[in-house]
Formats: sequence, C-alpha cells, structure tokens
Amino acid sequence: MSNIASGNTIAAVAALIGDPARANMLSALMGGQALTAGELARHAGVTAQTTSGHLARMADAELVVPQKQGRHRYYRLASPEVARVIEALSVLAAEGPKRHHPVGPRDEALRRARTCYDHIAGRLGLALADSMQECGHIVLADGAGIITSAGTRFLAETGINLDSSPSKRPLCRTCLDWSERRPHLAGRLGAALLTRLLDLKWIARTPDSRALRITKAGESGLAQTFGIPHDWHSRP
Amino acid sequence: MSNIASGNTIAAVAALIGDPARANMLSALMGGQALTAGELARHAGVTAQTTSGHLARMADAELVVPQKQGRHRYYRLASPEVARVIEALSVLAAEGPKRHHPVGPRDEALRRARTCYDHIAGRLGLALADSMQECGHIVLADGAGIITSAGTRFLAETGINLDSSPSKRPLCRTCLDWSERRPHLAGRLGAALLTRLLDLKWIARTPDSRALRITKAGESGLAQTFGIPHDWHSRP
DNA sequence: GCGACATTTCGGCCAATGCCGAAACATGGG
DNA sequence: CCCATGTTTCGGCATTGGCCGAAATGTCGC
Repeated sequence: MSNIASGNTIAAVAALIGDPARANMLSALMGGQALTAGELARHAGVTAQTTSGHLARMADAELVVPQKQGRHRYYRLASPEVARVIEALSVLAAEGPKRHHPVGPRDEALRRARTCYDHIAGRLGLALADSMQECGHIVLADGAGIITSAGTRFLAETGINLDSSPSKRPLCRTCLDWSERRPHLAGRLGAALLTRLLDLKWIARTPDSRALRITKAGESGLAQTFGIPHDWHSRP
Repeated sequence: MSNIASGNTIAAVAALIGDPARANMLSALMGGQALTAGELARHAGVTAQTTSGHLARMADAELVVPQKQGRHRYYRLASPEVARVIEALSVLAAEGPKRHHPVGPRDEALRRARTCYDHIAGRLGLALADSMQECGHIVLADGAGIITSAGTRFLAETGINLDSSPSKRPLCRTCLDWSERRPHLAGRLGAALLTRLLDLKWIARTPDSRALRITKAGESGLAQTFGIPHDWHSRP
C-alpha cells in the first residue's frame, strides 16, 4: 500500500481545480494579470457569492493570493508552480478525446499572440524563440534553454533584465504552446521579455482577454531587433 | 469572457484526478509499472467494484490504458503527459500548507532510490545526474539538459540506447525531486538509464513499492561507471 | 454621514457521485 | 466440467458540495 497521504493531498489540489467555475477562474488568471473577484465571477459564469466562496477556498489552499485594493479585491495565481499545473492539464485536455476547436476570430487573435501566465505565447512567442535561437543567443533543448554569452550581451543591449529575481526560478525554460504545439520561451527570461516588450510599448494587453496586440512601434522594433519581417502580420 | 470550453475540459481532467481513490491509483502508477485492477484497489483503499468504476472512467478519459492479460487486467498511465500533471500536482501539494511528513523507514527507502514513472528519483537519481554533469556528459539548465558529444560516447559505451524512441518525447529533461527538492534526470535519457540499470541488475524493483534496491553488483558498477563511492550507501 | 458599488456570510435546495452488497461475467486450473 | 479467482454490472444509500436569494460588511465619492 503506497503512501495514501500524498495521494490525498494531490487529490485535494486537483479537486479544487476540478470544478468548472474554479477552472475557468484559474484559466483566466493564466493571463498573468491580477483580476478582481467580480471579473472572475464573469469569467466563471457564476454569481458573485458563489465566486467568493470559490476564491476563499483557493486562497486557503494557496492556489491564488488575494490583494486588497480599495473596495476591490484582486486575485492572482500564487506561484509559477500553480501555472505549471494548469499548463500541464491544458496539454492533456487538448490532446485527449479528439476535440476540434472551431477557429473563431477571437481564437485567431489568441493564436497570434497572447500571454501565458507571465510570458508570451502564440505565434509571436514562437517567432521570438526561433529568432533568438537562430541568432545563437540561446540554445533550446527539451523543455529548457541555455543563454549563450552572445545572448547575455544581446539581452543587456536590449534592456532585458534578468538579475532582479527571487533566485530559485528557472532562468529559461520552455512551455508547450497550446495552439501551435511547439515550445516557446518561459521562465525568468520569458517573463523579462514580456515585461520589456510591454515597457517598450511594442505590444499591449487587451482588456478582458489574454490576447496581445502588436503596436506600430512594435512592428518596427520587432523587425529590427528580432528580425521578424513586417509582413509577418499578414501571414497564417 | 474567456474561453469556457477549455476551462471545462481541464476541469474534467482535474476532477477525475481530484478523487482520493483515483489519485492514489495514479500515484501508484507513477511507479511506471502496469498494475492490476486488484492491486490498484488495494492502493486506493476501496473495494474492487468501486475501483472498476474509477478505472473505466479514467480509461475513457485516456488517463490510463488497460491491457488484458489472462484473467487480470493491467492498467498503466496513458502517457508521459499524464505523469507530468501528477508530478506538477505533487510539487504543489508538497509545498502548500506546511506539511511535515514524518520520516518512517519505508519513506527512507523511497528517499534513497525510487522510480518516478519511467526514470530514477531519490538520492540515487540526484547522484547520477550530478555525476554525469560533473564529467561533462550533460549540461543541465532549468528543467532540461543537453547531451554533449563526450556524453554521447559515454552513453554508447555504457550500453544506454536512446535512438529507439517514438520521436517526439524530450530527450533529456529534468524532474523536480519530491523528497530532495532538486532536479534529477527524466525524459528519454532518464528512461533509458533506468532500463539499462535494471538490465544490468545494478538496481532492482521492490514488490508493491516504488522503492529501488541497489544490488551488490550495482554498488561496484555505480562506483566504477558513475564514480558513486562505496560508502555512499551509509551516508545521509 | 449617505447612497452606490464590491464583496462576503448565511441558509437552504438540489444534483452529482462515491461507496458498498449482491450477483453476473470471464478465465485458467484441476 | 466445475470451482476458484479476478473483474465488471446493477441498485440503492448517504454524503458532498455547488448554486442562488437575502442580507450583512466594507469602501469610495460626495
């Protein structure tokens, strides 16, 4: 008889994620931004009371953390580890029983560029990863990457800062892309890249969605720095 | 309003894992071996009828796959992706609300060496990873590794075969060790290493447990090939 | 302080589902 | 062929837990 305790505790966490309303809230939080209880209620499709209960339980289990701000209460994912669980579950859910998502216009925006917790996913995410790899700035292999010395210089020149970090988080890992089935950059590098591109206003968040919009400045900047051609936008 | 469908399907998978009985069965299957319905019932602590229902549902969702053999019915995890979900959940469950596992003798055996789905975990897993890294056979970084050319030679000499594989599985990733909180080798390399060491009879599976036993031959072999000292056994 | 808004607490309803006993299929061995 | 063993199906019981309406608490702007 193997250790029941561990089975039980993973069951407790999984059960928490295993409710459609809570799963929808967590999926929404995968966008990386903190959301208010009300917004989460809308995402989940249940009333505010119900949502409150769900959030309390998830906060108790340390899946999310609340943050008071005025009369709102913001919630965000408690840690990258939580994001990894959701990510792993998404992969499984996507493969499983043959499920063909009809591709709507909203989907199209998400496929182009979106946030994935704290980094960039979608075709833009792949393009950035490919570019950095081709230029010899990083070497990718099996779920992680190594930053080369040329890469370190490149990051410094581009204003992407990696040193300010709570130490134990992986520097450069990859994350399997939900829509494209190929890995993009995650980890501290992925997070820093998203932050920098937002700072530069090359990309911008979209209200109420995980989709990212590429700005005019972004088109030039991405072309110049990462060699992403201007006509990339009109391509599949 | 974000995509409810995806939230629902990950909820379905999570809900399946979120039952203590089922979670225990999946944990047991993390040992990497196929187990019979009866054995799984014992692991889960429920009757055979109940187990049968659980297994049917998990097979339906493609979390496990059944395999008929005589009057037994063997079940194993359906894919490495399923293992990753369980793994990610374990990390979360271990960190969460401060949970101090009292260390029993059975636990001690597991901490020393055990299987983790299809590769080696515990202190032996770490020692192997450390050894290969120190010898320059692999370079580890953030959740994955790269096999050097010296490493390729080393693996060939040691009889560890990587080429026979269904292609898309990562070659060398790492997996966060539940007991030691440091990464050990997983992916195809980890799997091949486990297989080879079992073939050589340097290590042996333990009935009814994920623990691995190191044989006499193993002590010498590991010392000679991986530089793991003979007194390693008696160390913390 | 007062009204508008965001969130939480309480109470009760209802559906979903995990569990087991009993019995029905399978399968292999004598 | 029949019995022992492993596994599944069926039926019914009990519990869990998600949901909402109503009302309380907190917080902002005036």
